[in-house]
Amino acid sequence: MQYSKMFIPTLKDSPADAEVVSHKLMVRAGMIRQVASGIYTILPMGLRVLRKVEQIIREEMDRIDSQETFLPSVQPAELWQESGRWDFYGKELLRFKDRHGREFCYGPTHEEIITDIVRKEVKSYKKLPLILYQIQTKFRDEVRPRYGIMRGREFMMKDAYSFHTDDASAKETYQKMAVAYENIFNRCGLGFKMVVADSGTIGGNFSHEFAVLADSGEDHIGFCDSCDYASNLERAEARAPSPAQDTPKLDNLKEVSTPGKKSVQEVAEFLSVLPQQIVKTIVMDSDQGLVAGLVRGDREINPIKLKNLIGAEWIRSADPKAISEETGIPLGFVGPVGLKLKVFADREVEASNNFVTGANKTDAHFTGVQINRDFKAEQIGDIRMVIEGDPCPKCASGTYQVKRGIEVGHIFILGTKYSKSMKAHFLDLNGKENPMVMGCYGVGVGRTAAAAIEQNHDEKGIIWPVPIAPFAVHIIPTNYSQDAVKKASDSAYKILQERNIEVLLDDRTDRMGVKLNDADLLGMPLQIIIGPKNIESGKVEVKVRKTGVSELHDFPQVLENIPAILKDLVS
RNA sequence: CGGGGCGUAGCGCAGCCUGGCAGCGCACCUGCUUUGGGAGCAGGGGGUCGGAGGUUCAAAUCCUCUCGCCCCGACCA
Repeated sequence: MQYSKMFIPTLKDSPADAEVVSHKLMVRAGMIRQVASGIYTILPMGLRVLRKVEQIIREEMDRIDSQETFLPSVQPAELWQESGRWDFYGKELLRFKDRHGREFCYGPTHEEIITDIVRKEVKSYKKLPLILYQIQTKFRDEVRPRYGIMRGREFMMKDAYSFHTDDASAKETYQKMAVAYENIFNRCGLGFKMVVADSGTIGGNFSHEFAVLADSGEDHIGFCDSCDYASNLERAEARAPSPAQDTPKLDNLKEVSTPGKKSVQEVAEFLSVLPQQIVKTIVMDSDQGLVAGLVRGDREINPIKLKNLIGAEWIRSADPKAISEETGIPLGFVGPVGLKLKVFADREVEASNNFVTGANKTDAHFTGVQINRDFKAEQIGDIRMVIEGDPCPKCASGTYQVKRGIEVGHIFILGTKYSKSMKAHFLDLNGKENPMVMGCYGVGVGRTAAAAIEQNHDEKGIIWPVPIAPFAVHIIPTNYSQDAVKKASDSAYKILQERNIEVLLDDRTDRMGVKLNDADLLGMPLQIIIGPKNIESGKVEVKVRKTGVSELHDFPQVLENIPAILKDLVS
């Protein structure tokens, strides 16, 4: 492609509203423009990258017999009512009516649609397993879109769905899919981790995320520095506390006055105890009503782990007013002793003795509290947040590291959640009807491209990994109005094209500085710089964008080596 | 949804407090010169100052309402 013919509106200044580097660079490099909050136009340079990512995805999907389909983005409400998600999904689901007043939504995901087609067309175990995927625009009316296309409301996603006769088959496909995903992100040149994850609103009971480690990531990833355990922090397990060596002397329960002391910090100072001798009582709201979670004073509660422990559909922080109204207890003095709510305790609380809790009345706490003696917990489990430095739950010697990650892919085993509610049944060997076991698997296409920039850039601009670069080679004539330079540049352009190498020729008559700066911004892996003096002696400069290293080579012989140079850059 | 900030030319901003010609840099157009790291000179085009209402002789500026966008917390590819 000739630069002068391509629509590449580059900018010198970053737009003021761009916060993260990938957003800034994508706008500056003329890849995207914002239309509304979380909604973007993808310009030619941006689309070339997305298409590259898509192509890699297609190849890896095909390899595991996942077949491409194309599902409608506009979906009838009935299907969502059938699955139960019309009411459950909330405001994130963009809903509207057609001219007849029939309700529709713009698909945020496609379980309903795919389950509908499969239940109609597949009746026999002989047709299973079946894996279908599509690459399509999704819309999720997120509360807070941000960071350009990294978290837009409208976004391109590859979503695959699998249907099985049983759990074992689903698991097998899940493993294949995990390998395919590793291939995809490896091929895109990304450093990532496959981590244990929560399944959120998609549902199901088993899932992993693919997280690209980057400071701008919105997820927190906990991983062991010694073994291969890695998990989203919202799911990361804590190592079980070791049981006490000797039986401590148990104090009696005693009420003490703590006027105005609400926070752990305040109470600890006031009573001269360590924060870990306090047990905090966090009241959460869920589909099961208000529940209380107990964690040590020096810990944070992990709502997701609590949700999973109690088997709730959803959980969130309770409104302080609701707490006071339902329990009659002022915030800051809630404790498990005599509390009317169901109480769930972290294992560390069970392992603690003589601790301090709120006394369920204003300006008072209990000391010498003992679980099982002074109160009973509904259930005891792992409900605290792990932090960096905590011991690994899986191996003896490791400790947790915590880093930020961008979730570029997510795979789930859904079980029979959708097949049961939507009656996607098949007949087995014995002619007996069973619900299909399902899995679903997503890759954020735009997010993957953005993550690639987060990991591959410098102060001058983008440094594309070869496999997803918009062009492999960028030819830069330093002065395109000079005959010798123009002639050499045109011929290099032609020869590389004949070799099926994607090449961008900067045929603009601008000064060299302008062109070199744009080239560094746009970030093609290889630059061929052709100037009058060098070309006179039969040389051109070949510069590797990533290293900045530039070498003189014989021209045109060097063109034969370009494929090899590019190949070297991939590994 | 709660808290904070910002809307002035394509991009980045000043002007607003203290009302009085709508400005600057970059980008864009024309001409000449220039061409190895974002050129110089000369000339030029481009604005409902987010929108509506109000106060005033006079509003980008003050007041009210409204819309949009961004940032910080609960959700997600």
